[in-house]
Amino acid sequence: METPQAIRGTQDIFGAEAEAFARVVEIFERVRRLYRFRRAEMPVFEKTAVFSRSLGETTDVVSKEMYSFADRGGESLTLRPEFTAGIARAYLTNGWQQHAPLKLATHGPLFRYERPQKGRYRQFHQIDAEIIGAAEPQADVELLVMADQLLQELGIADGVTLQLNTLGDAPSREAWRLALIAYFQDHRASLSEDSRDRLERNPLRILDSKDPRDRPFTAGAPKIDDFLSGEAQDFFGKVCAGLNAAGVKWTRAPALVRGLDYYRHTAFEFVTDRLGAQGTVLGGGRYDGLIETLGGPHTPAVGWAAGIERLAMLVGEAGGAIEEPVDVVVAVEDDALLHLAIEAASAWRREGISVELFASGSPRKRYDKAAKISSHVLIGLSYRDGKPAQRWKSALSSNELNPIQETFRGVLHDWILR
RNA sequence: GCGAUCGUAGCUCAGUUGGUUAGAGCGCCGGUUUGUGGUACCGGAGGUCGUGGGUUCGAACCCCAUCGAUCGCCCCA
Repeated sequence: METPQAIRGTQDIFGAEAEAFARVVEIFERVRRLYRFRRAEMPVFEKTAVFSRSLGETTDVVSKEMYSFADRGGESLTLRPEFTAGIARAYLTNGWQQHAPLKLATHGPLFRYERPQKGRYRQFHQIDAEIIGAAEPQADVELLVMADQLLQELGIADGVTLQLNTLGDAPSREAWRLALIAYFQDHRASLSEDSRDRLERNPLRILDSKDPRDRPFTAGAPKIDDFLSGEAQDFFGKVCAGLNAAGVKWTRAPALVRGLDYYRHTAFEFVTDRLGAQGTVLGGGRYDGLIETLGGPHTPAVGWAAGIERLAMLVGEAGGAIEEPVDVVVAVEDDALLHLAIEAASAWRREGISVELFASGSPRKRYDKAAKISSHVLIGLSYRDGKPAQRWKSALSSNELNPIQETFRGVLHDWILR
């Protein structure tokens, strides 16, 4: 019988990696409460239109990366490739407007049909924070400060920098876009194939092209700053000032644009050079127009998402995923003692002490396994040759017990004398 | 969608001018030794060399295809 393989781009994680993953989620949950973001859960699939309308038909995500399928009723559904669109839909469908401005946090799996590589999977996981119904720059600032604190608390802030940009309001962004198209059109013949293609689909992205053939032209390209309305400038200024007030370090990244069509005004990424090609660890921005594209009223909103796998990799590197030490290990050397061992282990666990119990394999192996996972405390009961272990008897009488053993001196004593 | 590298025991890998029963370390199982114990020694199980074709007297090794992994392009978290 042949064992089926796991789906490409999915992962089974275990041990230190799984611990790092859990740690990211735990710390996110704690930080999110500090900023009073409310927990939300959305379905992992939606009608396809939820994503295709909000993300932009020409984006890569919509045009070639979605897991879409027809259900048994013939409806086109899609496994969520990101959180924001589904949250916006939930906001409208459930009348969450009554809570506006609404601060929401969630986390879970997302799906994108992409070529897997370091830090990129077909099923991946994100933590996500959004503020819906807040037009003021303060909302952007709060979200960014929270992101910064999260990275600090994960112990990975060193080597991760905040890149900040503004795309302006809708008219600013559109004027800039047209100017970029006109500019790059003049140099079309000299551009890379990828960038010629981007000229049609997403001209803003030519700015951060890695192809050396594009570099000579990006420097002289029109700058967003020249197209910003007074309002847009003012907005961005307040975001920057707020970050400075909070003591969050950032750098201006005029070429930073985001791949999804819905972004306006603030756009940002926390990037690192420690994850190979997938340097963005957390990214987001303002999406004032999104909710309208889903048929809702004009609703300003900001948000970000971060890849849990990417964060976990950095946490692992920083040595932050060490498994909890075991307080007590019981190596039962005789089946006759098993019930005593179970009784004691249960009692200790109820008191919040972590206990591992080894009761299989040869006495020798049980002991070796126990010794491996705890260098502090070890309780072995030896009935070798029908006699209780002399070792423990002498330990009890010679005051060589460590503090935890000392706590259970009575129990130990009973065990050994029985 | 494109490119590069790779795929031998549970894990990490060795194994070419293609040649008889494919190896090591770790892990696992059994045993001996060791009386504060993660030691040392002895023994054992475990592989249709990713899969399918092809070349050859003969393929883990050469060729093609396919699946998968890794890294990069693209894209993004």
